[in-house]
Amino acid sequence: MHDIRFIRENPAAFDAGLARRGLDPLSAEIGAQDAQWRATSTAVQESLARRNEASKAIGAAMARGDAATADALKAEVATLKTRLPELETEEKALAEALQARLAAIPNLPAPEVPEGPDETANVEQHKWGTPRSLNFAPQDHADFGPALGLDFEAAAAISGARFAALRGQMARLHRALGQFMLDMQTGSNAYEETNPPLLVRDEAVYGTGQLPKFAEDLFRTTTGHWLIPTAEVSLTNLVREQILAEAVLPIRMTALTPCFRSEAGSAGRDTRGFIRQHQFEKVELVSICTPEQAADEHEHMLQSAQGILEALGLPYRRMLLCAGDMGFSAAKTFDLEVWLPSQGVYREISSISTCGDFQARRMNARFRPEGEKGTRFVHTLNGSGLAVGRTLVAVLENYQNADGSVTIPEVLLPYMGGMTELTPKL
RNA sequence: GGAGAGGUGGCUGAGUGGUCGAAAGCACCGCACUCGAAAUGCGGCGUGCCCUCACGGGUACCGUGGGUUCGAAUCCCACCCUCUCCGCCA
Repeated sequence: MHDIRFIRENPAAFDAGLARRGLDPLSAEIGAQDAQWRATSTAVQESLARRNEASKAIGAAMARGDAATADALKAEVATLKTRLPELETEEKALAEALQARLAAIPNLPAPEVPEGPDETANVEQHKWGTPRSLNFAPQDHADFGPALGLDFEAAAAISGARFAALRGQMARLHRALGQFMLDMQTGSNAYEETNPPLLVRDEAVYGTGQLPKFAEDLFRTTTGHWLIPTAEVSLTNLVREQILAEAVLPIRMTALTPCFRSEAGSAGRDTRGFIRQHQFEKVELVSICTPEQAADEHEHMLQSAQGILEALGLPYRRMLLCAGDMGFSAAKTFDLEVWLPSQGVYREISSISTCGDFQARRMNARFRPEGEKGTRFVHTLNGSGLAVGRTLVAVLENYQNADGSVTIPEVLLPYMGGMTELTPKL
């Protein structure tokens, strides 16, 4: 959510930021809406002031038994009240329209975010690891996975497309990955383990920015709850409507949760394999901090996510997203992309964003700066550390052997109950 | 699901139609006292929005949304949440 005062005072800068996202200028239109609302609001307040004044006088008149004055004043208020309801209705409608307008505008890119319309303009910043050289043609996990327990057919019969059942050794490896990641993030990376709600209300999804614009990407229950598309929603909203002491910041949280996405608009993309599912697990990282801490927290989060890939020995690269490729709430985003040998490309496995006070404003999450009066909005950051499903794909493909087996990465061995590889079954 | 109790400022907690943005206490800030501190005394101390260059003024907010009234923290309706007991349940 944008601060209307910022738009009022810096219309040119606001429009320039929108332009970097490829959006048309809005400040003139919003400014007009704002001016109209303020004028109406002022009119309402003036009417109320007069009413309140008269009501006090009525009270005083009645106290001294002056019924005539009281009745005269009542008549005056009565006429006032014929106009007030419509003014109030108008003011409310204008305020709501303005809020709705603001709620649908994405965050502005940070100054250092590169220009560009889409992913082709993202900037590679860092590359780690070299893809294993195989003496055979790398296979697609969708092809050799089923023999290892990745069951798409049975899941399709139960739930339809974009679902999978993991069975036996495959389920074990998947669990091992999630546990390993959670252990890393709650260990030296110092994120607090959290087990949040998976079903949330409108306000929570609005707070992180998926609503009102992206309802079609979410699943909704008959009770009106939303299934979280990412634990970012639950974790970030844990501080909603709170005023935190500065001393408790930064608050670092992590959670291993299922995520649910309708994938509306993704028809035809990644239809094979485990890359794009309606349901997947992810270890999410969230940091709630002061504006001054945000840059360091962003870096720490990056290191925390990269550390998983490095520990697993998965080659990856880090991309700084250009202005046109960022998500709705982000001010600056890094994507981590993991090497997938079957496709010969790097694929997104983590997205790590700083949102400034954009989400905090929507959630009304503030802190009390020490030695300062008043409150300020916190800054929020979120990132995947990592997407477990896609990490499973990356492990399968990068550790595949010519005979269709998959070697278990060393760091996962303590989680595998003695298993050292996945063995194909016919 | 049934029955009951309750949601007031950073916290505790008064307040059942007007002068209540709201007593009191705690916490916090300033001043006094003190060599210094504690204790004590005095004063201050909510948030959003609007108007104003400013000083300042107005308005809204006592869980949320409606309603009654000249006037609502206080009365009425709906909803949300918390707690207690019963039932059910992993």
